[in-house]
Amino acid sequence: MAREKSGRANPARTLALLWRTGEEPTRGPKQGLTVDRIVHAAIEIADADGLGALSMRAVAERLGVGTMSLYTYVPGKAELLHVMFDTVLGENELPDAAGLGWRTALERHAHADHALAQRHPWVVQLWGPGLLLMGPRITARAESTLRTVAHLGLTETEMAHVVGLVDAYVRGVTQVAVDVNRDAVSSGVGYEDWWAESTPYLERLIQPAHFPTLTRVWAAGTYEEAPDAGFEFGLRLVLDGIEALIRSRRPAEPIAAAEPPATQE
Amino acid sequence: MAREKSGRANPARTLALLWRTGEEPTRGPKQGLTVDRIVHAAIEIADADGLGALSMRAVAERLGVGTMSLYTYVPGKAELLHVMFDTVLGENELPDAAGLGWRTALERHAHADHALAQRHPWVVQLWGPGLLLMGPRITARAESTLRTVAHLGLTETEMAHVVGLVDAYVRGVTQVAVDVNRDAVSSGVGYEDWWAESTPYLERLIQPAHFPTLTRVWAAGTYEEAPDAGFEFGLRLVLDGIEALIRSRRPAEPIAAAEPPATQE
DNA sequence: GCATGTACGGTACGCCATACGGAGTTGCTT
DNA sequence: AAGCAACTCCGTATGGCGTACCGTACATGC
Repeated sequence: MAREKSGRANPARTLALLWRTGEEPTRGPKQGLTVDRIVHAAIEIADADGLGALSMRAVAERLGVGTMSLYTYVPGKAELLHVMFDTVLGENELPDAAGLGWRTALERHAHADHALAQRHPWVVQLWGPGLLLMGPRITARAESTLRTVAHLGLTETEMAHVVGLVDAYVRGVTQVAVDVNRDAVSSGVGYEDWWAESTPYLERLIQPAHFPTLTRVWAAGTYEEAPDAGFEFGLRLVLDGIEALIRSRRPAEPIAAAEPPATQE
Repeated sequence: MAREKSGRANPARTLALLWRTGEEPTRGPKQGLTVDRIVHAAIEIADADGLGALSMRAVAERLGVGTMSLYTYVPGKAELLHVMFDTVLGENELPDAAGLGWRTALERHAHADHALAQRHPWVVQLWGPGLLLMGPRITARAESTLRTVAHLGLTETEMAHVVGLVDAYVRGVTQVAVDVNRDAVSSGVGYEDWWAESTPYLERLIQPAHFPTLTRVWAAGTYEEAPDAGFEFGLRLVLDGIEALIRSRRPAEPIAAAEPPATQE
């Protein structure tokens, strides 16, 4: 647990932190903290006030220790963020692909990720940058998602891309949805207020003559919905696209359709 | 152009900045700078060294002015980022849906966005947070994307969701692709180095027995591809899903095809 | 019992965005 | 022509941040 110089971005150290390998020292004073306590304090802060409010000082204060004491347990803030991410990912339960069928299993993953982002809005700011850190939960999730599309006649590359497609979609939608109500309008003014206040200006700037389609859609009230109102809609289409691929890879099936007694619905 | 107190997030001021409405003053000394020069300097810095290197000091230095002079033209850094975003979005040309057909037009949009993110990797960090600022280019793009799916028998809400689906997918994929080679591994160590250095540890941590599917896909070399290798693949599936929807919304077409003299296309 | 390696954390450095206010400049008003 | 209001430019200062450095206190192994 010794503080290492680390210069910049040390993979070994970061992985050891994520997987909690690395023996504790025998020599010095007893440790008053744990990585877990630090991570959970950090998560609480981020949940409550956003990533912007998450500072090493704030974490230390919440734990009643000096700021620099954190660095005994964690090499730096970047690594703390990685562990936070991997930790909350553990909240998602991993569906059993074999029992559910690929479509339902993928759907469950999508919903779980979406819901996770509601509970911890800051994850969307993290699963952009370098989440490929392969912590234990990330790894377990990768295994689970890939397993949903295994044994469907896809190549390994196609499997990875199909999973990547669903992930990309979910992240893309969730991002706007979450960022809008969060620190999007960085501080001050809520989403509603901001929108209400800018509408008169927008109505002057965005002339129906120049933007007919946009104003038509606008007039239909579409943009007054929650920003992720289309989540289910888009997910269905994505899965439809995947389904078409899978069918095309198993051309024999529809022909031999009469064989099993029940092809449910 | 007077500096306003602005407290926090002023919609009117921000919109005026984006649309360049707002008369210039008659009274004081001639202005030595323009919003455009500031924005372009900022874009150059972000292109070269990433958003992390973009500070008000850096912009001012590049322009050879004092830091605080920038605040005469721009209310703050957040607003500068908004204008930067809207500005680079103008690099994308907007395909003509009527001439190309919806699928090709949507494809062009997707490719344009993807390519934009290669040229300006920092945009992916911005099109999460509150880009709904409705600057001129953002608005023009919204009109263009919606127009691609107009007149296809979809409701307004469906139109918005279809566009949202493609956008979400493109952003999701592009994000990982870009963030990986960029400041993902925040500073120091390139992507290749980092991966090479962590592989031995990962091979010890990720046992094939526990993660059979992942290791199988891994062994197939899928993860050695560029992180957005699946871009075209996923896009095709997304468009397939949309195509199925559109077909289902025009059930009458094949049946009643003979009625009007020319149902174009 | 002493050396060693560790935990803790105060202080300090160099960044950052930006509030404030003064000095100099311009053009309108009288 | 004079005065003043509005404006630009920007030096200084404030309060934040991550974290390097290092002194002090402590627990163990020898």
